[in-house]
Amino acid sequence: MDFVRPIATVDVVIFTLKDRMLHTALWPREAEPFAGAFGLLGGFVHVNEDADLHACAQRVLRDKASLNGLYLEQLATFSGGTRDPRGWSLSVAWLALLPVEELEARDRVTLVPVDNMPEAMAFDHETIVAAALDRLRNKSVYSTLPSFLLGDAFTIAELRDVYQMVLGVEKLDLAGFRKKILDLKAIEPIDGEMRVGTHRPAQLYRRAARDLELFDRTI
Amino acid sequence: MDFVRPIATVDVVIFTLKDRMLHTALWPREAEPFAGAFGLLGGFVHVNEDADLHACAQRVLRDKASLNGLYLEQLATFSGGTRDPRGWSLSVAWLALLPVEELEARDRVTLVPVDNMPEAMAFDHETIVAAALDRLRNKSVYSTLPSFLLGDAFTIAELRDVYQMVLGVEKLDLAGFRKKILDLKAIEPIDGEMRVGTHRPAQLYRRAARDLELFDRTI
DNA sequence: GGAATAGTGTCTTTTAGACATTATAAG
DNA sequence: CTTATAATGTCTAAAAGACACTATTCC
Repeated sequence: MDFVRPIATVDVVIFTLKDRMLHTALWPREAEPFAGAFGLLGGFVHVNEDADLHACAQRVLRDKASLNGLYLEQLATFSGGTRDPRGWSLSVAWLALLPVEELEARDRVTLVPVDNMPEAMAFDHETIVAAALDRLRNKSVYSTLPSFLLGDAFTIAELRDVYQMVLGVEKLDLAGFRKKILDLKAIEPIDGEMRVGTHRPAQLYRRAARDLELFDRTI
Repeated sequence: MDFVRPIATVDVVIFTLKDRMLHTALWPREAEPFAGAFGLLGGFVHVNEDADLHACAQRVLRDKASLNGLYLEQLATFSGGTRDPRGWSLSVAWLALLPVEELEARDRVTLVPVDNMPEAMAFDHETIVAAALDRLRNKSVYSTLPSFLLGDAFTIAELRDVYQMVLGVEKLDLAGFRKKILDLKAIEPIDGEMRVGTHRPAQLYRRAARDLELFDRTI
């Protein structure tokens, strides 16, 4: 109890899709330390305000970027005596996904393609982003995780594209993907809703479950 | 910076195999809060002593249970204003695996079968143990994780038994398991070393890699 | 030889992957 | 009719599962 307590913060790695590429949302830091450098959205834990760390991450998203109701899962906790010049600190990192429309045009946010991240970022945020990208790519193979980068309605072809962009693969066979994703009952058709274009209209689908679903097999 | 900082601790969920069943190591708490109740091995973060949280968990294992060099991975961070009567706290939980021989006969440790945990434990330790068990079971399907419950040399049949006990399945076909685990190059024979008994001697194997290996496919 | 477990081989079923075919819109 | 993409079906290759068979030890 009478030990010196570490600094406790949360940081959120936000991923979104833009121009058919995965991007991370970064903010230029206004205050020291690392003023001017790019960093993740983050903030101190407020023990009088936050019920727990999940609520803390939600508060930071809401107050600093007006973001609500997006997909949010705990990633890992990063720590040590040297990552923050102000003292021994730990940061509980979170992974967030959302469609780009809900993020664009927010003050000062910069969307950076994940394969072109700035070399130097505030604190150990390069490490945190790398870990988040790992988590996203690994988990996408056996879950509905990438679907949270889309809005409420999407076609099977659009969903396949998202998997391809996240996993960085060339061409998932569309027929095979369709069979698998329907067989897994991960998505369900929205009755009567179609995406139209200069071709046969496509059935629109939604996720069958509000929350993340894990599969036994691979996508 | 001038925010009230939360209490910061680490807790370690130690799993081992005994009597062909998965067990968790618990300790009766000596001090308040929850004196007398069973709890995980844990302790406060010492910012002057610990390089980071991993080092902190290792120090706790070493100082409180004389345990060194076991498998240790970060699980998740549990938090909130109500889990510890002393105040808003966060606990960074770790998952540890080791052969029972390295754990037995340690002062006051109690090995409890995972399907027979005490209803009430200190803090939110039931939740932490449940999360650790989930992680262990899920990750065992596609990794060498269960092998860390064995010592340095084991037969393929012994390794299969460990997978069965961890996953709680009846009978993984031994021939299929042998093909798969060798095909994955997850283990390698120890030249000339055999396990003898009242039957044909069995080749002894070791893990091919010191660290955890993840597979693309399923066990 | 009998009992027990190690280790190999084979057949069947299931799943994945490639790709051809048909469907339905716009222009 | 052409172009474009949606959706379905079919064939093949690969993997998983079941299980028979052989091997080697101790007694």
